[in-house]
Amino acid sequence: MTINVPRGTVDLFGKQLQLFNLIINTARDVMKVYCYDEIQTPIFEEYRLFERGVGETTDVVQKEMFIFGDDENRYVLRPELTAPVARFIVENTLNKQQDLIKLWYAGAAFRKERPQKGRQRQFHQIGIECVGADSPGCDVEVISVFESILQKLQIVTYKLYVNSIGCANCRKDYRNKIKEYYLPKLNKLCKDCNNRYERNVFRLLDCKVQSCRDERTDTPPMKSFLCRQCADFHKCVLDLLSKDGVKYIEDNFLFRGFDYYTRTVFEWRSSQLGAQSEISGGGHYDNLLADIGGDSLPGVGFACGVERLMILLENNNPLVPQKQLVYGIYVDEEQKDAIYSVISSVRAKGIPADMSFITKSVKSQMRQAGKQNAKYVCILGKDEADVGKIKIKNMSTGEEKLVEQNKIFDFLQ
RNA sequence: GUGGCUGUAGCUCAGUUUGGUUAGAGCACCUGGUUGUGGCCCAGGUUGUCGCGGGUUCAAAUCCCGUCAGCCACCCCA
Repeated sequence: MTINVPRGTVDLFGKQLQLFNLIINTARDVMKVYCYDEIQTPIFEEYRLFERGVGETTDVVQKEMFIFGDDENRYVLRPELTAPVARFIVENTLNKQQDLIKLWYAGAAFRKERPQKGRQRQFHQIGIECVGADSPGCDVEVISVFESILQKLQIVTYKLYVNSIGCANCRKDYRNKIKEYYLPKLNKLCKDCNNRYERNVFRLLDCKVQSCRDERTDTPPMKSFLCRQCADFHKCVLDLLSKDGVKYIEDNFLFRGFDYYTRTVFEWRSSQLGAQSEISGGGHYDNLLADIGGDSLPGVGFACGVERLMILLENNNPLVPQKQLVYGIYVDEEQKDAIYSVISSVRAKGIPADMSFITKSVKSQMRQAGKQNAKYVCILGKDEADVGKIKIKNMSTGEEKLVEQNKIFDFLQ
């Protein structure tokens, strides 16, 4: 019987883990420059947080959450991190201590879905939330932060899509208009779109089925339904983006799956990811804080998928620096303890050192040293031990030196 | 939740169409070629419940049924 990793999860190890850490560390550097504070919230939360925050009709809340506990205490593994961060802000009334709250996070999220490329049941998000200012500048800053991360990671194969979905008021008018527009076309639309018509009309605007896209051609865009404030706000966001040199594509049919978004929404997509083309996404939210019981504060944020960034980066060959490793080799069993002492003293100096504890020929120990990409090997045999010396070999030049055992550090650099 | 594809050595896979001795290859690993010297080369060697369970058959990796797992895709999202 073998025990496997749970479905949709992976063990991170070796190169993959290096890549993972590279991404987190890069993000951390960028956050520092943009003056965001790191926050870590628990990996599980009360069920109600997501029911209220993300929305009880969303797919994520309806069918993708890992729920546990009992009727009195229902918990879920967090499916996203915006609602938990909002909860943190509300619970600690951070807005009473400062005007603008700028937080970033990196952590695992969980969704009970069928795994596929770029989609896991446990995945990791890096994200930020900027809460407290009703300014288009915040939306633009949030977008800039992720642009900056992409730049630092030298990722260029992506596109940024931006839209405004307005406030609750303008969206209500638009919803009616869309329903009216699609009503006579329902029999021409796919099964999913017929579903969407009832549950969330806007989603049928970005259906991938070609026949549905064909029916979309004359659809009035959201843009024409934005109220004065929302329209001004959106124009200001787009102007600032251009001034900031951020390249974006206006996508009037971009809508997102969480209920909390209002006004600005955005997504970064790459064609190199497989079907799950979204690298990162986010938007503005005016009602989330109030919805979960806090003061009415606007916010904006993004969340990116670390695993999706990893897919984009794993074709690049990261530079593997030559290892600063000293490998100890004993010729006979009698020198085993002595070479261990040598290794220990090297380690004590902070230099990586290793040896084989399995008695093998010098040849196989040399092979092991080569495999571990050692820079130097220290060879100790009877000949050397008798005169209190040790042989040091430089593995890249092949040069060998016989040196006093207490002077080896003069030769290891 | 739905659909398609794939499960054979540690890894990548061939062999399945058309059932037939002892299931192969490359890589990796180990040993040797050098009394105590890596990479390259050469010689040799180790490794398999052919995913699992059942059925058909003289005979099953191969055909049939079931089941599990993985991948990819739909929905939705990171």
